[in-house]
Amino acid sequence: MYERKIPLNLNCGLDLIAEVLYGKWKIRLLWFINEGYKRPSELQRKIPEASRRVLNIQLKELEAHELVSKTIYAQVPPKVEYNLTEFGETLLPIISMLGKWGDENEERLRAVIVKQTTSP
Amino acid sequence: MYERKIPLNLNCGLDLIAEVLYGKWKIRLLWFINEGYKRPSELQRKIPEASRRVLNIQLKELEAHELVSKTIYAQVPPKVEYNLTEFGETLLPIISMLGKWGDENEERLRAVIVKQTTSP
DNA sequence: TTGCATAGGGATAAATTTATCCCTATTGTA
DNA sequence: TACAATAGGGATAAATTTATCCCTATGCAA
Repeated sequence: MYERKIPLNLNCGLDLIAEVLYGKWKIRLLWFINEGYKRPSELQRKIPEASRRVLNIQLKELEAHELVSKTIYAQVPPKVEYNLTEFGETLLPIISMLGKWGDENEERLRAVIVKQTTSP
Repeated sequence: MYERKIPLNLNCGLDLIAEVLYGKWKIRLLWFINEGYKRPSELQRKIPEASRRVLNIQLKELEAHELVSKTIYAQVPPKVEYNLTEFGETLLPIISMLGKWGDENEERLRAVIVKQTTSP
């Protein structure tokens, strides 16, 4: 794993939650797992823009942070399932709120984001 | 400014909010501005781990995304003030919720984060 | 027998974000 | 006169995160 050179600072609640939720796909992974897409291959199909590799890595981090649990079924072809832990479930209202804010302000957000990206 | 090579994908609300809130210091900037630390130098003092440079850059992005407004006073030495826009204020409940979750789970989060960082 | 589905990881390159360092300008103070 | 405070930005290096490519293994279906 990558060895950090600049120490993390974990001063407040915002630092702490950032540490477990930062990661391009983590929030989406939590959300889809909650919606019932529990197997890596299902998640990969739900998030085709992400490579299988990153999803694996981020799932592993979510697991290390105890937000999801992993079950490996001893069968062939292999079967693995992720589930939210109780701890992970406590994030659902937050994720839902984030998504809702984004959806409610979709038009405006698209406008300002595009303007910034394509400004002269 | 940096010219993006991989196109953004802005499919859902989660993508949209991520686009404006990602950035190591953005959430904190919004929070402190709301608490009354409106001048760049004040913000810098509140967030000493960040360099002045990054704060400027992230403030600029927040402004471009219409979450904060900037007022320049024509005086010397220069005085600048940032304020949340009405739009920016709608993020406060979300930020508050994020911080609260982090605070409430502080102990557990520190444990899992440290474990992951220092694992054998 | 070739190919697909399953799941996972190593090695390395590329993209993106932050960090550092330096320079501009003005007024007041030691 | 030298330095601090104010605000801001260019250039470049470093850190960090993602993307790509390749390899392992097994059993089933065409």
